[in-house]
Amino acid sequence: MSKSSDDDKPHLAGKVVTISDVSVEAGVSITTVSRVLRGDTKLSIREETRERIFAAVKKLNYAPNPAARSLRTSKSMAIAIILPEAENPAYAPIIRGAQSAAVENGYSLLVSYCGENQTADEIYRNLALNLRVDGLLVTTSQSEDEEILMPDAAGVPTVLVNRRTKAQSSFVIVDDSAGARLAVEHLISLGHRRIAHLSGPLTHYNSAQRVKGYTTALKEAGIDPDPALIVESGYLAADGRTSTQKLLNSCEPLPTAIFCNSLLVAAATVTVCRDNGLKVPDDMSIVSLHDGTIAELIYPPLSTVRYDLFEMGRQATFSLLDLIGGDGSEKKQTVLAPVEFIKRESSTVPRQVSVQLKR
Amino acid sequence: MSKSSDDDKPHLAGKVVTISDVSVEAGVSITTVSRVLRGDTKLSIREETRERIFAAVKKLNYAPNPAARSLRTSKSMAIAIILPEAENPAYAPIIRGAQSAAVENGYSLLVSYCGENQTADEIYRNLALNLRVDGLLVTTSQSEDEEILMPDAAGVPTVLVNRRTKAQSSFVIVDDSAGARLAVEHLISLGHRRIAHLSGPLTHYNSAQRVKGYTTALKEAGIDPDPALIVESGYLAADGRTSTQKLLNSCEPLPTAIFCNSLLVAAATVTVCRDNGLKVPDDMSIVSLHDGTIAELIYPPLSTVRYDLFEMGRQATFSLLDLIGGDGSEKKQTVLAPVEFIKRESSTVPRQVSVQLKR
DNA sequence: CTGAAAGCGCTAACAC
DNA sequence: GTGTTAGCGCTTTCAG
Repeated sequence: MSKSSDDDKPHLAGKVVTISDVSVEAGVSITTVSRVLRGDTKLSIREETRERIFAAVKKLNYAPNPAARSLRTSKSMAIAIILPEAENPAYAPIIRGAQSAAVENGYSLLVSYCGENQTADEIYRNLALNLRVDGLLVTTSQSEDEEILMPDAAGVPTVLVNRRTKAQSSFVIVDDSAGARLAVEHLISLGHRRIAHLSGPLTHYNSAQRVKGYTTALKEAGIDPDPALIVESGYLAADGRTSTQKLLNSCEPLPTAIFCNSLLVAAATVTVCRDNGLKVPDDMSIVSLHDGTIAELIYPPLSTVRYDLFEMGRQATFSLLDLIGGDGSEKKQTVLAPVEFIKRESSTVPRQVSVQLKR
Repeated sequence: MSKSSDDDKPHLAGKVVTISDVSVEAGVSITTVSRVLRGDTKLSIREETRERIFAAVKKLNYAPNPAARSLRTSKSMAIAIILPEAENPAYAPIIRGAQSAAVENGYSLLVSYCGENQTADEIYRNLALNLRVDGLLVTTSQSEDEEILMPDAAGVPTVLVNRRTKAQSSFVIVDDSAGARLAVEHLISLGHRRIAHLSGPLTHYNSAQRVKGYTTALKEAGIDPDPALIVESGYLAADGRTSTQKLLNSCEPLPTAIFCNSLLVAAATVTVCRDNGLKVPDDMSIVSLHDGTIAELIYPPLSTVRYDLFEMGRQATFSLLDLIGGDGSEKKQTVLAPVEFIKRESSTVPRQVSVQLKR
C-alpha cells in the first residue's frame, strides 16, 4: 500500500487546482477566467467580476499549467543557451544576464553544455525537436558557419552570443576590434613598440577582429606589425601557457608587452613569464581583454579591457525574444562597446634595455 | 500579409508531425506507436511492425511533443537548480555535473538565480507551481532551516547541494570536516602551530564542520585552539580581503599559516598578505578548501584540498531523480570525501622567528 | 459582455 | 497483439 504513490504523496497531482476550480469558485465561466488571467486586451469586464476571479485564484493558490498552455499555444516559453564544455569564467555572467532577461519576460532558461559526445546537430535537434524550446542562444561554434546556421535552418529563432558569422543571423557581440585597440593603445602610450598578441584561432571572427584592432593600433602609431609577434592560442589557461612559452622561445628580440585575448590566458602568461625569469610588469607588460574577479587576484593585478558580459547575455535574450515574437524580420545585430580600460599593475613603461632570456 | 506569421514562418507549427502521422505512415494504430516509442515493457510486438514504426519515425522526423506528454503524465521532465547570486566559480562544475546527469536521464536542467528581489519563497513557488519542475536542486539558503524546508513542504522533491540542514531532506555534501583536517594536518606536518582559519558564517553547517575539522586536527596535535585565530568571513574575494586584514590587524603574535574556506578567499588572502609586506609562503603559509583553475594562476600557486564538485552535482541529481521516481522513502544523504590534498607553493615550513607587521 | 464547446498531442485504461 | 476512446488543462473560435 505504500506503493500506491498516487495517494501517499500527491506531489503536484490530485490536489492540483485547475482553471475550472477557479471558475466555480468565482462563479464565472472558464473562458472568463482565462481571459482575465491572461490580461486579454479587448476585454471589458465588470471590475467586480475581475476582482472575484483574482480572489479565487489567490484563495485556491492557482497557477496555470504550463504544459496545457504550451500544448494549446505551441509555445514552450522556454529558451536554451548552448555553451561549450569550457570552464571559462566569462560564461557565468552571460548566463546570469540571459536568465534575468528571460524571467523578466516569463521565459525559462535551459542550459545545455555542448559535450564531447554530441554534435552541434544533435544538440540543436534535441533542443528544438525534443524539448521544443522557443529559441536558442548560441555561444559555441565559432568558426563553422554551416553549423551555426542550423538552428535557424531548423526553424528555431537563434541568436549568437559573443559570436558572429557571415550568415544573416542575429547576434550580440562586443566590438573586439575596439577592445583590442584600447589595450594596445594603452601599451603604446606607455612607450611599448614591440607588442605581442596571443590571439584565439584566427578562423574565429572574434579573434580576427582582435588582430585587426591590434594591427590597426600599431600602424596608427607608426609601428610595423611583426607577424612573429602574433601567436595563435586558445582561450583557456593551458592554451595561454603553451603559447606564451612558444612566444618566448621563438621571439628574438623579445616583445616588451603582451596583449592577451582572455583573462585565463593572461593569467597563465603572467605565470609563464615569471617561470622564465621575466618580471611582470618591468620586463614584460601584460594586458588582457575581458575583466573579472581573477584580474585582481593574480599578481600583479591585471590591466584589462572590461566587457559587460552580463549585459551581453541580456541583450542577446531581448533580441531572441523579439525574434520569437516577431515575423522573422527583426534580425538584430548588436555590437556593444567595450566598457573601459582598467589600468592595474601588470603594465608599465618598458625598460630602456630590452631583456634577454637565459636559455 | 507579412503579418500572418502562421503561414509565413511555421517555425514549429503546421509542419509539425504528430504521433498520428507516424501511425498512418506505419500503418498501425496510434497506441502501438506510443507503446513502441516509449519502450513499453510487457509489449510483444512483431519485429517487423516495430521496425516499420521506427522507419516511419525516422522518415517523418518525428519527436513526441513534450507538452502533450507532460500534460498527460503530469511530469515535466525538467528539474531546476537554484543558485545564489554569487560569482563563486565553484558553482560552474556543480551545474555541469547536474546538467550531465539530468540529460542522461532525459531531464532538462533549468537554472535559476536567487536574485535580490526575490525571496526563496517566491522562487520555490515559481519553480514548483508555475513551471512545474519535477524536482529542485538547492544550493542556497545555508542557514535558514525553515526556508530550506519549503520546497519539500511544497511537495516538490528537493535535494540540497553542498548544504545540509537538520531537517530530513536529501543532500549531497563533501565531508568538510575531513577536508579541513587534510588542510590543517598538512600545515601541522610542516611545523606550523599557530594556524588561523578564515571560516564562513558559523551558522552555516558547512562552515561549522570546517571549524570542527580544524579544531580537531589542532587538538590531536596537542595544539590549543586560539579563538582569536578563527575569523568569520564569507566565501567571496571581498570577504577574504576584509577578514584577512582584520586578522592581521588584531592578532598578536601573527599566525604562521592561514587555512581559508574557499579559493576566492584564499586568493584574496594572498593578496592582502602581500600588501601587508608578508611573504607567502615564507612569512605566511596559505592553504585553501576547494580547487580550481585559479589555484594555479595566482602567485604563489595555492595548496588546496580538492573537492569533486562536478561529481557532487551529478550525485545530487541522481538522488533527486530517485526521489522523483520513488515513493518518497528514498531520501538519501550522501557525504563525499574530499578527493585529495594538493601541495603547491603557497605553503612551506614556518620561519624560526615569527614575523612582525610594521604598523 | 460572457459562455459552450472543440480540440492541441499524447497516454492509458479498456476492449477485441 | 493491436485498436478505440476518454481525457490531461488550457485557449479560442463562435454563439448568444
